[in-house]
Amino acid sequence: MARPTSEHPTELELQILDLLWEASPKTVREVRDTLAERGRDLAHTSVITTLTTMVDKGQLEKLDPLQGKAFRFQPLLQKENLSKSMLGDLMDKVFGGSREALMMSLFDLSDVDEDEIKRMRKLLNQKLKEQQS
Amino acid sequence: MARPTSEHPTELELQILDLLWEASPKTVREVRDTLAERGRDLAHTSVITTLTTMVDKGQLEKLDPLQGKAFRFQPLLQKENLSKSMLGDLMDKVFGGSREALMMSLFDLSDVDEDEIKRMRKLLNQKLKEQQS
DNA sequence: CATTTACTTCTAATTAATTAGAAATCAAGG
DNA sequence: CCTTGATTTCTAATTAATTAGAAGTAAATG
Repeated sequence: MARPTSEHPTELELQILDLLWEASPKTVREVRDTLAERGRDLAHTSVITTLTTMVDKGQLEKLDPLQGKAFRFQPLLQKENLSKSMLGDLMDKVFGGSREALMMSLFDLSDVDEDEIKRMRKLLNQKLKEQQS
Repeated sequence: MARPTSEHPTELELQILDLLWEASPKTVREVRDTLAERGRDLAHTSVITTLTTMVDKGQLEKLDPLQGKAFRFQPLLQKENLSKSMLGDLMDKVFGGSREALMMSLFDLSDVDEDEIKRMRKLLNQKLKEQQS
């Protein structure tokens, strides 16, 4: 009855993807330890459960053990694709699909210094050139 | 045991806030009808339940009936504040807190035309002026 | 005033996310 | 070979989001 809120990875899934994007594949223990280093101290079995649902969802791939019996996991999603998709989602849901509205809000987020604005303008000018070719 | 995934309004809550930002206060029936117009056809009681939890969360205010016994609801959150907060959250979680990384991804989202880039550049230049004063 | 209609309150079912214990299994070391 | 330790599998509890029915209550209408 309850409809899913979003297609996107949850908070914990995102944390796991993040650490696997930095280095993968990783065993359950390695994932658990890295998570703990980052302040999320879960039981070993909790990590297994999460990893397994992520495999079921197609977010991760489960690789056979090299030695011993510890499976290894690696991401199937690409970081860039996911961030793009999540950003697009937010743009649609919260900014009425307007890229410019989103950009304006981006400035209000925190102080921007001159240099950053200039770097952004440079970026914009590059885009403009690409567009015109 | 399960920790909350986010502080932010859920999908449905956001839809409701949106329609109330456009016009409020609204009665349950009015909220229900607007939701239905937008493709989300819920039972009257489902809308009540949701509105009530939103009041509990401090997202909405429940106003006494003017005539009859239909309560009216209006947002306590401001659209701009919420979008800003959600954008900041995404920036932190998905773009490592980098505004520029986010902006680059923003361009990859869909085709940008020349005019839009120019409008954005104008915006940037305005920001730059504000910054320098 | 009595009945119908609208609205609310109370209760609860379903699904997903998060968490973890108990038990089974398999590898490795003595 | 047998025990110990690491790892997995199975099961399940909790919380939140989403949905809605049943019953109660108050307003409105003839």
